[in-house]
Amino acid sequence: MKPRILVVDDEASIRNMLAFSLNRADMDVAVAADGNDALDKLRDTEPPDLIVLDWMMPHLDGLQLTRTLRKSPELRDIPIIMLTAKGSETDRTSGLDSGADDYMVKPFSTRELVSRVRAVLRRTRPAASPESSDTLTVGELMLDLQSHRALAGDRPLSMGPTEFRLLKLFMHNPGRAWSRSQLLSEIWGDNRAVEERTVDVHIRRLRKSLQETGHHNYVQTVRGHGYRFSDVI
Amino acid sequence: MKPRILVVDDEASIRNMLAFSLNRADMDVAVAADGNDALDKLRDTEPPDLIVLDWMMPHLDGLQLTRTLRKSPELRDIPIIMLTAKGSETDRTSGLDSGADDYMVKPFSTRELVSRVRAVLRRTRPAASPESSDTLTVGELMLDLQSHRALAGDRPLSMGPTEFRLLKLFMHNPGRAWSRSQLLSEIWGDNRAVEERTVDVHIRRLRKSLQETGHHNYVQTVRGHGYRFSDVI
DNA sequence: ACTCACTGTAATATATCAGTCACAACTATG
DNA sequence: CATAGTTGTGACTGATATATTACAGTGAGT
Repeated sequence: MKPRILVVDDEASIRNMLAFSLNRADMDVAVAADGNDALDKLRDTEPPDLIVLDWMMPHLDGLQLTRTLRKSPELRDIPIIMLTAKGSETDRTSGLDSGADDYMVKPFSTRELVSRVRAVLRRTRPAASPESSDTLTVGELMLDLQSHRALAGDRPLSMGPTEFRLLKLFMHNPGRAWSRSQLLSEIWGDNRAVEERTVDVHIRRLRKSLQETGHHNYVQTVRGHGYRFSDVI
Repeated sequence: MKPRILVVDDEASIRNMLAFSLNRADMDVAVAADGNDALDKLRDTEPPDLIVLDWMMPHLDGLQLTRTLRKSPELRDIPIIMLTAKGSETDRTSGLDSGADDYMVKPFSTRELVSRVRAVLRRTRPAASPESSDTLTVGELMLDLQSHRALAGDRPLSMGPTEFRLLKLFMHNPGRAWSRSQLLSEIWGDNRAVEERTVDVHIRRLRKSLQETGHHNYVQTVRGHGYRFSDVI
């Protein structure tokens, strides 16, 4: 099922650009020229999976619209990506305060936007990436998302943030092999200039953490490709 | 398969730098000095997976070329990364308007470029490598493409990358006989200078791996021709 | 300002692999 | 059963891929 996106911006050129890019990324796009227009569309049609919203607009701006939406029971859960002209700290905080899920500073690349839209959808569409349960288990290892902890049996493991994210990704997809570039994309995000070899180092650090309880062999090298996490040795 | 990149820039030094960096990142690079040159190359050869395009060029600039490409049915889906000298708002918007997938402001680090190229390819190329089914089964052997593993029953087999590719090809076409030169072309690719007898050695290595579980007789010699993979002994 | 944990990179060490060869073993045929 | 043409096998070496370590920069917390 294609994700449905509502783009709200008063500048026609930006609207078109966004619609074009999102369409090419296999999404259904509807557009609105300002906040009131958007509210009309939201009332009349099936609610979208995500809203891309300009901060500065006539009549009803992005911030006001966000607040209105958050009051509506049916619409409050729709994730919002806010577009701000400048990246001033004030804008950023109040934008996120008001309940936007992410924000982007103009000008931005369409690639970046598509990438963020995807990321937010991944987070919010449970089918795509099931963060529904609070714990993940693979073999003797358990990840408690709630307490943000990795446990081997009942013994907590200590590791850095990146290693935790890596382990989380691994445990979400047990047994699957990842290329370094896939890991970079998933953990570090696109358009980050990071060496592929850096992955090796963090793999090493993760292994070191797991070694405390002898589970380092869950992290397996797939020579010529990348890495795999599996309790099948 | 290596991604194929076309670099279009009128400055030879930039062209060389980009070609060098992309080459190092394991990509096949072609270059063109301006838009017309690029169009010629695109007409004459297999279309590339991505184009890195300078904004400012004599004869036919990046923007014009992008628009031309977007009108051609065969070329419109090739992603484009635009290089702009300055990051002025105008340039940025119209560049993306015309349908570029991403853009970079000069000067930029080659590392950043490689990273963005990778990111764009990741988004646009997955269709190109259709690992349609997740597992292949022949007799008692199973190949799990997702985890990049060969299993005999539930026992994982260990083998090198080349042997894995060989086994994958075999299991995609069970029972079919291959000549050495066909195998060379499928596994090693054409334009590689490798002895035919090298195939024998890798067949030997594959057999050795399969011998652990007694499945070495799946790999059969077709005398005077080559080899066959079959569970019918 | 000072720790301290964390990150990314680069340099170095180590492990694994690829390709070639020489020779042994095999097979089909007269 | 001798022979010529194949194929199998093990060993070797340079090439690649990965592991490991050290280091410098960053930033949060004190």
